[in-house]
Amino acid sequence: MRYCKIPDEAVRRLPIYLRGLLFLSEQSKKSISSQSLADFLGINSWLIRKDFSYFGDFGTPGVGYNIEKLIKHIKKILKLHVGHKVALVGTGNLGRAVLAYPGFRIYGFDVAAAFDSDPKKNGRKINNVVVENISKLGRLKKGKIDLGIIAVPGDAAQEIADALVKAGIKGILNFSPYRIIVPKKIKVITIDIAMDLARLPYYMRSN
Amino acid sequence: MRYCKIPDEAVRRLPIYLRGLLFLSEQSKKSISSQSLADFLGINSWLIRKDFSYFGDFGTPGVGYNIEKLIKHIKKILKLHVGHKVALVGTGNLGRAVLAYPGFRIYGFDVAAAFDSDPKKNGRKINNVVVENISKLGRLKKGKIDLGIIAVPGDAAQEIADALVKAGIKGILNFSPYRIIVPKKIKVITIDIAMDLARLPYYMRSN
DNA sequence: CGGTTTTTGAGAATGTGAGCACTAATTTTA
DNA sequence: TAAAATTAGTGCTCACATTCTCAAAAACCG
Repeated sequence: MRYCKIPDEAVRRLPIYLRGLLFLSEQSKKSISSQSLADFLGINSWLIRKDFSYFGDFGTPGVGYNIEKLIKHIKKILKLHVGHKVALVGTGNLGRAVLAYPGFRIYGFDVAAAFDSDPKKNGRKINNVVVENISKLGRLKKGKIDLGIIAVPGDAAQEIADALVKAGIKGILNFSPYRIIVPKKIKVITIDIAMDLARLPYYMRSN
Repeated sequence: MRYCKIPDEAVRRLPIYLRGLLFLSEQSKKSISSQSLADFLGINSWLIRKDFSYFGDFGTPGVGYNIEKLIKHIKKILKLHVGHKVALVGTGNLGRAVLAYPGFRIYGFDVAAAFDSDPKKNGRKINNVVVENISKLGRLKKGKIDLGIIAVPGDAAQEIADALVKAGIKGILNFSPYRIIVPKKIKVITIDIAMDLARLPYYMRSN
């Protein structure tokens, strides 16, 4: 099974593993068995072993997995071994939430620029990031920023996406509920809060 | 294929269809073919037909699907035919973003209560919702609130979840990156922004 | 040093969803 | 009224993901 393509579903789980492993690493743990990690994360142990086996032998039978080694490898697969700079577009409630969110750091993300169309917000400093006018998006190229987050209200999303692509961004996290069309090279992940909430009642038991 | 269990993946797509159909309905369209809807949403037409066929015959060959009828049915399946009241816990940046988010309305959600542990915020009014102290969570039962959104920083999530369950909530949307353990009856959907961002670089082309 | 325990890794079996092609039904057009 | 065009519905196949099982490997213990 070694050296074959990693299934998409497994890639989706890698950040979960990474978060858990980073936590354990902070606790100065050196190694962990798939069973212990499974209990810790609430995932089946054989799923963890299978996922890890997609990218090589890392475990030692009788001992478990070397945490540091595994962290390094997962980071490399997810291309998180180098830090990534992120540009935020839209500094409304959601945008400010993104700027203040501490969770990006453990994955090596740095929200390094923020843009807003409202001239009144230009120059304002939020969480040590100066808000620039949206027309300055072209400047990104100099800053080695390769990811963009769209947090603008609805219908401006496509326009912003076009600008981000033009500025050389390689991936976009889109919080707007609108479909965004970009060149095939660019990966877009859309998070629509309302849509996720909308699936919740379906699973609710009435009793 | 009629009357069988709807696959989870199809359920996940229903809110997408619903959004599109509601939009078309506002444009006073009466019916639409699977092909047109597919083009509009950026999804394959046979996937749409297959998904719709899981819950009965709604289309007319040669014409397409009756939009209003379909909306009604999808809403019923997702249990959105009745409005749902939602309680928000945590009124930090993310919480305020949730309160201000206009996208919930089309699915019939109403964020009717907000709670925060910080006494300084009690009584404050955000988007016409009065922030109450977190100790008042028990009151929810009277308000027919059946969904909860957790938007508190990290480690308090489990505690809040317990309180929500105790207050009779049936489903939880969790924005914290921590695992939450609840009775099996309760459905939890977790959105971890950082984790979604973390899988973005994997798909990036370096050229 | 040999047996026991722990734990990985991989193969097999099962289940699920996506993609495709074809059929049948309805409307439109000639 | 008949033929053509449009479009839904469904059966089939393939790929993928999950689950289970088991043998091999390493460590531990007596």
